[in-house]
Amino acid sequence: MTLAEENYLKAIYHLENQSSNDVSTNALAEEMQTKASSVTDMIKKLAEKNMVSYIPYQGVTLSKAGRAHAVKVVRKHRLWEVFLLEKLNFSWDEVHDVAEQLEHIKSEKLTDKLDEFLGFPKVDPHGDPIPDQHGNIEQIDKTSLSDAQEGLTYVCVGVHDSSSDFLKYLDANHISLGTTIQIIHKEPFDNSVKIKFNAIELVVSENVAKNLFLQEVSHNS
Amino acid sequence: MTLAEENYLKAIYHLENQSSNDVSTNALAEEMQTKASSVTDMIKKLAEKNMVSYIPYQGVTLSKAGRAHAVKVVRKHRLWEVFLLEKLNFSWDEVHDVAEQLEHIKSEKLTDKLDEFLGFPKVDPHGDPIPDQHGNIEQIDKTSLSDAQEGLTYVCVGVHDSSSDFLKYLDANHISLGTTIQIIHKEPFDNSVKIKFNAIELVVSENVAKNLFLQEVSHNS
DNA sequence: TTAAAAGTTTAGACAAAACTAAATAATCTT
DNA sequence: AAGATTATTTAGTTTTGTCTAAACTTTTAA
Repeated sequence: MTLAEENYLKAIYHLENQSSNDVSTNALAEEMQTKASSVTDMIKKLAEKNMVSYIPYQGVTLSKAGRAHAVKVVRKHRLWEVFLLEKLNFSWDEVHDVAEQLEHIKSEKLTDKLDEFLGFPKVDPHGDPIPDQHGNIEQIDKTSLSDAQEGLTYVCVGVHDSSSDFLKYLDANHISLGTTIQIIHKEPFDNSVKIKFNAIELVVSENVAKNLFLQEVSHNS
Repeated sequence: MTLAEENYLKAIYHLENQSSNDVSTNALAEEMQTKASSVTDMIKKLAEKNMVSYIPYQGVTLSKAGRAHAVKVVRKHRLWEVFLLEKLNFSWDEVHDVAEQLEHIKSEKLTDKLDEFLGFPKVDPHGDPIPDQHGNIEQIDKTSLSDAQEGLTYVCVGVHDSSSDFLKYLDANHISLGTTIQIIHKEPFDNSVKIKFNAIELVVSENVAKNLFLQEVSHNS
């Protein structure tokens, strides 16, 4: 698997997880920041290698081998993100770009030793689950803030959009993974939400609310 | 700088350090495990980019920019080797191949944070000096075991040949960096050397002796 | 001091991964 | 259900880094 091929597999993997339909050429082109014709070429190559199944004009899906490979790349990406944040003190908006490079290093031993060194972390700095050696992924159940219920209390467990700008916004407002958040008020007019955490009250836009993942706190007290 | 270009710069750097003459096309081809014609092509590209100066049929030398870049790659390589050995418990014969990949990760921040995380190590697991942020290299003075004097005591500070086989040989014979070694006898017939360390006596071949670097211990006692 | 040998470069091809422009298939509209 | 729109594929180029074979320098040696 070349670097380019791995990036395509990863992109297909992400798109499959988002929509459950076959992945369209255009969607892939958008995700890969490239042209549809380039995507067609690459898809053919991946189909040759039995990494995807592909019917012209119908879209593409990962084969078992393709998914296994994509998961390995995702595992490496997320482990390196943890390393960068926890060991090298990168901030969470900086880890992604470097991890994009590190995820392509080929060495099973390196990956597994790194996993061990980090203490077998379950999630990366954005709250996404880290696949284990065998490719098993423990799904975390989560609700977006925009779906949370007024009056209830939640813990922040992840972000949907891990763009640098969004993460910097959260940093600036002192929201991080693990922050306990109460839903004070949901405004139907513009879908903004007033929340409270660490004695701070804050109104966040619909856009922010959609991109912040929470988990309800069991309220037996 | 692409991956291929970086590898050429590194190879030229190593060859320059070995012989002080201009680097010949054939020597580079040998080092890069490729054909002379490919080397000529690449050299032209590097000359275009002012990374080397090149006179056809005369060989090639690194420019200031080229050397600076090569040193950066070497710095990354050696830092990653330390990381793999000290943090991830790789053995010293395993670190090289993975470091060959990691040395091409592009992030000044990563490199410098890694350096800090490792406590600013001065040498890599093979005893080679690690350039600092500014590209300065602190040369270690060392003698090969084949040049050592009978009767004197030395410390092992490095290896010339970092091939897996040689390192495994040293491991099997319990020689590592830091091992204190006495020169018992130099056999003129085959240039083998009888040494003593940790109460073990061992005869090593000329080949081994040439590839083991030592530093004399000041003997005021 | 030339002829042979060794070393190096040029010319022409190829594979990977991208692109543009043109052609073709699928879907939407009315 | 036909035409218009959108999505996708094909055909033909480009760039990077490699290769082989042929041509050309430089060095060696008689």
